Amino acid sequence: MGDITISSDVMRGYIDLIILRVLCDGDSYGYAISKTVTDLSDGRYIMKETTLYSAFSRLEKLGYVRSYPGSVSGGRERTYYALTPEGSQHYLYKCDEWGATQDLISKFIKREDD
Amino acid sequence: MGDITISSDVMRGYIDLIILRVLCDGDSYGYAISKTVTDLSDGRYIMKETTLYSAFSRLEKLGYVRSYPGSVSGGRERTYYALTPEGSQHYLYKCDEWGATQDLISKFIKREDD
DNA sequence: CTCATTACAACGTCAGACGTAGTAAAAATT
DNA sequence: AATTTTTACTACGTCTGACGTTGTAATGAG
Repeated sequence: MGDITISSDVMRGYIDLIILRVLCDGDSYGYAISKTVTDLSDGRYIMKETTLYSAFSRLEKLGYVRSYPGSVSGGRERTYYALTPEGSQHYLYKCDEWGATQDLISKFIKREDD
Repeated sequence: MGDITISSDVMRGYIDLIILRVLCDGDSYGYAISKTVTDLSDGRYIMKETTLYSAFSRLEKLGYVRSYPGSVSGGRERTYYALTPEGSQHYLYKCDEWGATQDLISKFIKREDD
């Protein structure tokens, strides 16, 4: 709907937050998450698959997600990802950080030369 | 005041926005801007000088700012930066993008598994 | 039988943030 | 008078992470 596309440099800071948020609702896998993100953003942001999968491996190294192979009846094997307790913690932290970012940027934009 | 520090990956998307915003209030130079940013963020974000100066050169290449040498009576020579009309335009665009980002991230965080 | 869709993996490139160090002049401190 | 701190940058290198391109493998649709 919106004609404003959000730049990668802006979204860069929120990739992890978005992935962790989706996993809060239950285990998922790459392809599904990329569809979810595209849908929820009304196409204003398309998370590239390479971006997504590299984020998964980064998050797994950090212990925030855990992967396991999922054999679906009919369909190719998928790698599912689950949120760990540390991942939940990190998600909450990221939400707080998002709040702080909103405060900070709003402060910069709104101030009418103090 | 806030104990939450905002990560570089988050701020990465807003460096240009912040610089352009400061220049809206009048010409300025690197050192002054870095102080302004630290002050206004209550120390939650410290823009590194290398980050700032490389942003300046990027913004100048894009035609969003214009630099000129400023000889101050007493004190070392400074390079001042001024906003161009294109820079003003770009600033407004970045504000819209910021609005779109707020909408999108809020949507992700708040949804209670519709 | 071919093509699209699903579901990835393995490269490589490139921008940009940051660490470190160095330079230079003025102001402040000793 | 000599040293340190603050101001005001510049240069160089590293590293993370987003993205482009390509390839692969399986299923389903036409």
